[in-house]
Amino acid sequence: MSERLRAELARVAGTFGGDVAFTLERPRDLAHGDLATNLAMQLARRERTNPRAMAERVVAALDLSSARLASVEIAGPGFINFRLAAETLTEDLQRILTEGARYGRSQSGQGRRVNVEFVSANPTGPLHVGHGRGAALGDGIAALLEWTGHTVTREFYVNDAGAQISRLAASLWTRIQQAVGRTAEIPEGGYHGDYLKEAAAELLTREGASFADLDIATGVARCRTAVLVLQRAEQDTTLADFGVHFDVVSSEQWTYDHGDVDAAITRLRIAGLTFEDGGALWLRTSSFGDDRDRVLRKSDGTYTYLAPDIAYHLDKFARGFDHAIDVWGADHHGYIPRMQAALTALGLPAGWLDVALVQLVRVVRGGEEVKMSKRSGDFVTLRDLYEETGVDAARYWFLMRRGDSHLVFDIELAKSRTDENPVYYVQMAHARMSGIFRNAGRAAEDVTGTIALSVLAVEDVDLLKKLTQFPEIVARAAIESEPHRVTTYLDELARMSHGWYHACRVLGEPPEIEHSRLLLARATRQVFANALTVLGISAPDRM
RNA sequence: GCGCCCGUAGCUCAGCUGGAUAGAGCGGCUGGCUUCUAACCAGCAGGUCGCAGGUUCGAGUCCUGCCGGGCGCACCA
Repeated sequence: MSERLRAELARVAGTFGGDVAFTLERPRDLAHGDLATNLAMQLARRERTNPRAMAERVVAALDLSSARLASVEIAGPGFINFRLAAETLTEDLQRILTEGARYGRSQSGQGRRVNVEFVSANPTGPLHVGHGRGAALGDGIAALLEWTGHTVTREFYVNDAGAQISRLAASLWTRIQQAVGRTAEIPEGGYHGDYLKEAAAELLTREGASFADLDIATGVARCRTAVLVLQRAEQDTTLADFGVHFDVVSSEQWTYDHGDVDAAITRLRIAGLTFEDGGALWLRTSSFGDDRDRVLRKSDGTYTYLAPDIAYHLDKFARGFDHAIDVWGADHHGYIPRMQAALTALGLPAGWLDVALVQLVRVVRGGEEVKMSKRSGDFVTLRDLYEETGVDAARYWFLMRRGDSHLVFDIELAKSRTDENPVYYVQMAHARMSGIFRNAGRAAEDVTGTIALSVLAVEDVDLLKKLTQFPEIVARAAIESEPHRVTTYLDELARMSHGWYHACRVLGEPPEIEHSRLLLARATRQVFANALTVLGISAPDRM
């Protein structure tokens, strides 16, 4: 419908002399009609004439015979407002019911393969709240891409090759020694968290007390392997319980072992993108948008993190993805230019890699800041959080705001006053729709037929119009990698639904009204279910 | 010093590629359950959209400069 109108507007714009950028969108205020265009104002701008007069000329030139419109009017500074004929709404409702759980999906992605890498937490300790936000966001972005016809791979990258893993292994070895009653100190820069005490106890139980008597080199090496397996398993379990699953887990160590790092360096050298200075090997990232060159290989012969990261992204590209999205903590924003510079230098398409930043979460407990330091072990884990608030509430909360805005998560509030949590407001709206059918003694799917808009109230029609926005919301959220657009929509829809529920009684009304409202309730319930499903949040039938 | 993000109601935040009278939740105040869940609804109060310029018919939105907050500017990852 809107496509046909847009085409006609473009045709008229052409007759007024060339293409001009104009919008055709739903006005915020329903009183302004169903669709509005600023075309006349854009034309007037170029022609330097009165916008309202231009609007008169545009309206006169429009051929609207094929567009099913109830009215066209000029308003405000020169907007042209269109009101759709009632049949289009009737058809919209049919479409929601027909498409059911698929309503909101589209094929605009045309099967393009997209890799979404997120969380990718170091295996040096439990996942914290910030990882939870990254998990919710990455999973939401991935789901939105699936809903818009992309083929998505969810990927987790493990930094299992760095010096911090060595320190972690040494720290665990210390805990092992302490566990058998010897005095030992956590090494400089080591990890002090209690989770290593638990790991030490577990390891001793499994391997026997003699494990502590191994020589240091062997002991630390075995601690390294053991702690990696342990941490990864715990992260996976924590994420799975949070409803997040990965298709692929990649390893930094693997890129070394597989020769990918050396191969990447060689490629860069052959391409003339590197130079040596001070015994180190540098990459000329400054020629590709970075503000300085970066070291690839230190003068001691070891690589910086950048080398395996480049190798890893090359591997992703080689695996055939049309597009890659990395979800990074905002504290890594400074690395975006150098990574993109490196990939551009190697000839990857511009824009192949997008980075979605997620601001770190400030955790507050009862108004008091909770320090999150892995070293001191004093921090709130993701599991702590969702076991207190529930998975649904935590996921919804993480997705309520834009990823790059600061987020304050007050655990005390979410814990002690869960009725104030917006997710319940939304889920309640869904439960109420389900309740109507429960009370009617029939399944929502069994209510079929055509809605009779003429017998309904303005609240009914406004609710239906809100429902028809859902596909656009999904499409937009997917394009922008912004799942919060869906939570915002859900909140708006919930408000309208609760208002409708009060204003418009369903059961016991005259048959035609009852039937039409049952259809509307069925469609509303469907849209709630779909929107919550995209975000990985449950849609309960009763609360 | 340089770069990125942010600055909107008392608090936490939305505001769709620049549009019409800037919104929601929480908190505050007034009302509302003999009727499909009051985990709800209706209403009221609360704004110099950080400040100052600029572009535009039109700026919370775009540009410039300041101010404030966060983060980053390693041969750490």
